[in-house]
Amino acid sequence: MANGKTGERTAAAEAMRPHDHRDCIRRVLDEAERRASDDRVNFTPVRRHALEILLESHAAMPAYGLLKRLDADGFGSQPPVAYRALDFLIGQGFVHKVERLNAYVACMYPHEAHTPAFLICRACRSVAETCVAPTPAALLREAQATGFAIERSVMEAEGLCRACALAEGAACN
Amino acid sequence: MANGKTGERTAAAEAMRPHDHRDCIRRVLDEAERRASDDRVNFTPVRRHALEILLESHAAMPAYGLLKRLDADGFGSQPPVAYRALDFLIGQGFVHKVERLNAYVACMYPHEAHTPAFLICRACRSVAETCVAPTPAALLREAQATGFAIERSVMEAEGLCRACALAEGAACN
DNA sequence: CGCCGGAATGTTATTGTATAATAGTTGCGA
DNA sequence: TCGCAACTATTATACAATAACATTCCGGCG
Repeated sequence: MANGKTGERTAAAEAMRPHDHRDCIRRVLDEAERRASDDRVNFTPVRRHALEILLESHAAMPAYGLLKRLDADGFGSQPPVAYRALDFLIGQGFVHKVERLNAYVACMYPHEAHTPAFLICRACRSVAETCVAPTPAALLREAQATGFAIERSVMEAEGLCRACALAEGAACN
Repeated sequence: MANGKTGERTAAAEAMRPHDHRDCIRRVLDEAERRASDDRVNFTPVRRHALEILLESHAAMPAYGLLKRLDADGFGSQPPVAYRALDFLIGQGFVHKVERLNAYVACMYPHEAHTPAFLICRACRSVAETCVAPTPAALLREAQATGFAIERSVMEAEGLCRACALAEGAACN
């Protein structure tokens, strides 16, 4: 792209603006492939294809959308097909669920353990993922005070990405 | 402790351990009542009763559970009854949705604007809410870098509350 | 009084999300 | 060849959420 290469461009910025998305796909897919063989888990055709589909864009895809695609591409047509693939991919950390949308996105940082945080555009449903420190301090403090053992955490922020904010502003004028 | 009265007891601790829950109910309900009349919004019977039901415990209640209760207590029996009440209560900030569970909890801090954060016990489904700074710094930085306008955010941590951790440990021995 | 408009409810129907339960398939080592 | 394990297929169902429309209640106003 574009890009600019300043060195301090953030990940969210990457996701939200034009970039060579084939790089994203290749990079993540390679990583997944490698990790899967390392961990001796089966990266089967359905699972792989599900990940490919999710990688096609940074927008979040609902389960039944994924299912429709899998069906069209010759895999099963019943819900469990999609959900099993998703379970696997989530378990491996290749995919996150965006709770707010009941939808799924490919993880852009499959290599590092992290607490995913999302910037969710309510207009175009694009989702920018950003890595966040294992667990935010405030939360950790509360948890420790109660003896609550955090196993997994997420952050989700909803709003308007820049493109949509501009578009909306235009529409309202 | 129990308790210990150190003065630094946190809110999450409050929710996760025994306490006089009638105080919670009264306190929140009073606040809601007052705020509603201040803001000149209609705190109608269904809405009020829905809040009362949610206040009965710190556990998260699914929409259809609430609906069943409303029905049993003589209000409507169709989904929109529950969802309308929830929309109102959420809009007023009296209730939060716990995305992870597709369930709803009464807000324990109806007086202050805040980003809710939840400690969700996967065993007993109890939910401890803790107030968190408007928006966590890391996220805010990302957002600003992209021109993303955050309108609303949540944090959810899943794990085991102390009681359930003990119980589970016991069961496994 | 009688009409109007808005807010809140009631009702029916539909779509989307997710899982339970069960059975069939494939590959592989003993 | 048997049996195990992992994966896949299918049916059915429960739960979550919203669309669309009818109805009621109430306050303001000519």
